[in-house]
Amino acid sequence: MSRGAITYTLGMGRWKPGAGDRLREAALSLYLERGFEQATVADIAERAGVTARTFFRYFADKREVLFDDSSALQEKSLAALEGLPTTTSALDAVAAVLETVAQTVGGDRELARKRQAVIMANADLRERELIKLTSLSTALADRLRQRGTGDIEASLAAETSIVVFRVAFSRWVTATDDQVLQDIMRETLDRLRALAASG
Amino acid sequence: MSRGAITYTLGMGRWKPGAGDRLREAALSLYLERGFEQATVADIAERAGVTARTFFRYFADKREVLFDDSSALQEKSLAALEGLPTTTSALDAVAAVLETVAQTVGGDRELARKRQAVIMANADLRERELIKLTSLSTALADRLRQRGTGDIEASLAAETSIVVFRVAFSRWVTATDDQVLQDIMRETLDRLRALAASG
DNA sequence: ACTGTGATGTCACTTGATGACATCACAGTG
DNA sequence: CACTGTGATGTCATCAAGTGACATCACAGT
Repeated sequence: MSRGAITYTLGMGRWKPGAGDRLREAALSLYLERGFEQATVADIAERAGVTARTFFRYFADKREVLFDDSSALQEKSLAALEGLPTTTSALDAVAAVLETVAQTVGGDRELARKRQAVIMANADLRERELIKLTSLSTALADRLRQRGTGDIEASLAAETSIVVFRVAFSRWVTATDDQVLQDIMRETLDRLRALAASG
Repeated sequence: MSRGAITYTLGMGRWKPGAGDRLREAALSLYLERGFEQATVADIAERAGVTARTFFRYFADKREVLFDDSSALQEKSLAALEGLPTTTSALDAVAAVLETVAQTVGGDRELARKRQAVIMANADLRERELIKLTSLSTALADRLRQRGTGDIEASLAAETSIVVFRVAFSRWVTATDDQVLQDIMRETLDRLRALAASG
């Protein structure tokens, strides 16, 4: 919503519009250049042409600037469940969600690599990423329960989707060839199935 | 190591010994009474009879005071892999680890409930818990690879163990009857197997 | 008696984060 | 056209989390 095309066209407020986007870009570049801890919020704000106070009006904290698009991803993921027939198994539902997620996230691999490099280099950022995924998992499990999936199965299926996503995404970002995220997701899920079946 | 029996017996330093343990207790009780954010490090230190500076000599940050025993858990978990025959499948290895974890963590359910209540009430603490489990997962995956498990299978199996742990632990803490953690773990793992097989 | 050491205290400082209030270009409205 | 309300921003003050540097002092070993 707040992210899409700019709504006003000319003669906007006293300040340049798109402060949120400028802050996002400034933050990512500074985190890349100096590392997360070495970049102060004041630095980021300055590069974006605003005050530190304004930074905190857009983002709850210094980490969130890298993650605030996760709510959009969550919405898309949940929407992917809507169309499915009620007969779909929990794991197939998960597969459908992963398909959507891959489509959403799998576009710009270079950007993904930059983001991932920054996140992996800092423990606080890894923490934040994990809780975002867990939040997604919780929401997913809720929906699955609404669809009639058993309590525990819903939790397990949802958490499993996160596992597959994490492993597949890591493979995708690391990969040297140009394999597409979707395929890696599918293959990873298959491998998990095989693992559970054989064990 | 630093946690076991006190090594000195009488006439120890200028200050009362066991500052670390006192800080742990003070923190847990204060987090319970006021909530994590409302309890300052100065408060905790005061209750433990030391200075805030000393708190940070024992614990890297305000959250870590609830989690610094996780390294011991990790060691035990990895040790559980040592005895296993090389023919053991990745998932069976995971089962063995979960057995050990359940034994270690499943002792005092009242304490577990208190800890869990504090952690669940605060997002920062949930983050920290997640990264501790992920760290355990990473270490586990490494060991599995050393045992000859394939790269991806190792990651999947290790992450799966975390999933089972989380779901099972939550059930155990919530449960009204006195089911033992081990049994819940086993059952949860079985359900995950079934889920993957059927899907 | 002398000295080194480890655990702690004290102090100063940076940074993240938040509340309260001021400012001012712009949009409407009469 | 003047008047007013509003939203986004700036300014200022303040608190709490961490961290580095240095001081202190009971104890252990020599």
